[in-house]
Amino acid sequence: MTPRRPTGDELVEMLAALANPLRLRIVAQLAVVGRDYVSHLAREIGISRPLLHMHLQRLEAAGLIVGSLELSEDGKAMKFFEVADFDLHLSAATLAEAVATLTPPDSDKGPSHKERS
Amino acid sequence: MTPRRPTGDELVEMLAALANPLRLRIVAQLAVVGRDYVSHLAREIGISRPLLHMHLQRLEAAGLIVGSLELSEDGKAMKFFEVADFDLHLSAATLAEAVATLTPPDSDKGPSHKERS
DNA sequence: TTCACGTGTCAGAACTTTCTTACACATGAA
DNA sequence: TTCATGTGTAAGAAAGTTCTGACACGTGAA
Repeated sequence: MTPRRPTGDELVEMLAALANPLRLRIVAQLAVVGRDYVSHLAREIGISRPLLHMHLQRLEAAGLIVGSLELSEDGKAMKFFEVADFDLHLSAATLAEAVATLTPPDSDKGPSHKERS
Repeated sequence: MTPRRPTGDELVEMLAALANPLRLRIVAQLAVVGRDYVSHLAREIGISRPLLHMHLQRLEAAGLIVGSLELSEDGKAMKFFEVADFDLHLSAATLAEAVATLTPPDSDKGPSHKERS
């Protein structure tokens, strides 16, 4: 089944995660090959491992990919990633809906909790 | 009719334009009220006019809204904006397709290299 | 021990985005 | 003229993103 519709904030995070050519490539690559581990994927795409690590984190935080740390036969820890099941529909109407669940614009002038000491 | 499917680069630009709560609000507001001019929209949303101007530019460049400069009855130049007709479908499969039309990663050196698994 | 492979993280440079404040120009009405 | 309305742009601060080049840790094999 398809996952539930994201909140406005979640949608922004997903869009931000996808709004980058490198991350789009990463998702596409995982979509094609099914799953892969970090070092190999970095070689495949042609970027440094720390850089890929950063992008994978962003994609995973947005819920677009999922990772799992596994042990290979020769005892190495390997982190595999695959694409999550997502399906976003973006039109003026759906965006208007999502905006309704967006965190209100920063108004820390108002009386809220204990902000500072 | 629905507009043609964007290239990878265009898609990235559209996603980047939407990946911002303020711009999402702008699109939503225009979707609801139909059309509006810059100064009024700024008051409506509660941000400065120069700031709105910048966001509108970004949205228009991405093809998500369209603007037209008109003359009011009392002779003032007024720039009206409305949402464009867009309808994006984002899933692992459609993203993989879009990536195929993405500008190749910056390779001002050696030519492409056969990748191996 | 050393090497080849895997994992992760940190610091800083370079760049981009976001936002404010200030300026310039136009019009019609008082 | 001055005020209130509309348009646009530019400079610079602040914050965020992207990327490289170390570093630290693990394993199994030579």
